[in-house]
Amino acid sequence: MEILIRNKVIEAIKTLYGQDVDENQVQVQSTRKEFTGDKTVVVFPFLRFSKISAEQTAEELGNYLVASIEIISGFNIVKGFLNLIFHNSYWIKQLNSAISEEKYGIRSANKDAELVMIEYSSPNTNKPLHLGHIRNNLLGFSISEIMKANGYKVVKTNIVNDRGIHICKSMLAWKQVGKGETPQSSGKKGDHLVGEYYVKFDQLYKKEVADLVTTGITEDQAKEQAPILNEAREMLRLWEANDPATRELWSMMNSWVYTGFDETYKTLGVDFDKIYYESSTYTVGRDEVLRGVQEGIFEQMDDTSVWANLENDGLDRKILLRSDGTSVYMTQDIGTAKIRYTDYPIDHMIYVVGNEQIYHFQVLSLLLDKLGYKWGKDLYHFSYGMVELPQGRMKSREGTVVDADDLVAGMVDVARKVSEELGKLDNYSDQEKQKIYQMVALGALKYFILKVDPKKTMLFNPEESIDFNGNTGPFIQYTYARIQSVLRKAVDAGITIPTQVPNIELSEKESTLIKILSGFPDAVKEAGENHSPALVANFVYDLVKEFNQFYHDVTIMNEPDEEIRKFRLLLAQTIGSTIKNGFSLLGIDVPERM
RNA sequence: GGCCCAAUAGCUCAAUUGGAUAGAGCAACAGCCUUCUAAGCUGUAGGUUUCUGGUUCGAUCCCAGAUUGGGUCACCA
Repeated sequence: MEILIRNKVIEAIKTLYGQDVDENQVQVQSTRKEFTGDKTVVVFPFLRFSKISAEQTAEELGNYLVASIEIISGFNIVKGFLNLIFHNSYWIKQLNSAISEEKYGIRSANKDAELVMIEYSSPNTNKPLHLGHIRNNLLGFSISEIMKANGYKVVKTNIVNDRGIHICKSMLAWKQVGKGETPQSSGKKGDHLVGEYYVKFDQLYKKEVADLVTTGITEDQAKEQAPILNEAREMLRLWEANDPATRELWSMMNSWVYTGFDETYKTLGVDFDKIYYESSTYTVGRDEVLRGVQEGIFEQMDDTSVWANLENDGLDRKILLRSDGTSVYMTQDIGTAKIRYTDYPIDHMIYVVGNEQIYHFQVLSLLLDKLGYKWGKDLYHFSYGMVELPQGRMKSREGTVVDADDLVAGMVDVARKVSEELGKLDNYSDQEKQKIYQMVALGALKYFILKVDPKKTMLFNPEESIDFNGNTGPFIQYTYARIQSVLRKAVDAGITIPTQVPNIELSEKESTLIKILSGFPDAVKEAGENHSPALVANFVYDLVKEFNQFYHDVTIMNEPDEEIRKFRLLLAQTIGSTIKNGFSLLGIDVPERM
């Protein structure tokens, strides 16, 4: 429709003023809701052609468009804005076509669709997931759903950072002071248990450093010489050398962590199509780095450490292999990338990783390019902002980290309290209630995080629990539940809801609702292009806000005119399914009752 | 210090990518349940869009500089 108007405007300028306008100069946008009209043409850019006032130009343009486009019934002019008004029948037609689609606004992939691989989550196996990981997981999952809805094939992947010096630290602490504690013996969740030993290592290390400083050396020297750190380094060396005892300890502790992670992922409702483990990709990366040395792409120092010199590319020198031969983070990322591209015919690779790693991905992209991979430059780092607390960044050492499992449990608790106070679920079984509490709690958490522009730093205040009123997930879930309630009443009354509506007169609210509804496909498309779940969240909120006013002002079931009653039922049903589809792109479920 | 990013109502966030009178929610205040679910709806109040210049018909948006905050520059990940 916008394209039709745009073309007609170009035609009109040509006919009226004998000038050619560039397509980009013609701006057709939805009319803001304070003004009457459906689409608005901005006429300012045409003034240099018409050489008359903005109002007059708009007048002439408006007359031309009314005469040449059947759907346009009239227009009004405010300053340089030409507001076009459509016939009712146009909006009825929009609604009918929305209904006729199986999943309105959602495309599905065909055989030739491009394949997008999306990496997200990527946890370290030395500590449990926290709030930062939650943003990552929710964004990664939602972007995957949005890309699918835009017709791409999607492979969701996870690279588990299961090896490295940090993993050895929790292993070493457990070995020294753990006394054989296991998840079974302690009743602790596996990832939490291992996390405690990671913290323990830091305490032991700090104590050793403090003791060494009293012997008269500097703090920097002490940090370098602390025995426990050297033991951790030695453990990493042994691990890379396949020492059986080290490997056995590693397998055991990692398995505890995986059991814990699986539980958290399941609660969050996220999943993966393919999981890679750093422990099995880093050797491929190491081989690539060594090939790079042979081909003169990287340089090896006298102490055998390997470096990439990126100074000619405006970056610094980067280490790729330590002098003891062990690998770093970058090494394995090179290997993982190579393996992925041989495993899948990837057209687009998206890394969902925080913006603190922008530099890392610049370097990775460049290194892969230097190693001769043509896709190296095409890696897309989807860099999202941090989650901050009122005191600033989360710091594990200061104990300010918001644990993922605790947060969700707390939310479920709040959901239960709110629900019990309202007492709407008193007739339901405990099991049904629990399911709804869970759904509402996660709806609140997910919406809270996903409605914010992913690129921006966001703030989370643990003191104030996440709201359930206003612009929130539960508000939208509630509206969905209300719609389902009306639809159930219709079924009880023996009304069959039609699948198409005839050409009836629409109230202003009704045409506004259809207008918003008809923007859903565009919202999905834009969310895909911008990798932004927030655009979907904002769309659903606008729709729901408008619907609640309609619901409040107008009766559906008590409407005397049967045709209008059925129309409203169909409208409500379509809005309900769009809420559901929209929320599914955010990974949020909607309840039939709440 | 070099490079990168951000700054919008008391607080948390929007603003159709340069358009109209900058919008929501929370918090505050005043209303609305005998009516399809009040987790709702209506109203009041709240702004020099950090500051100074520039670009143009028009700037929260683009450019330059400043201020403030954050990130990053490891033989950490």
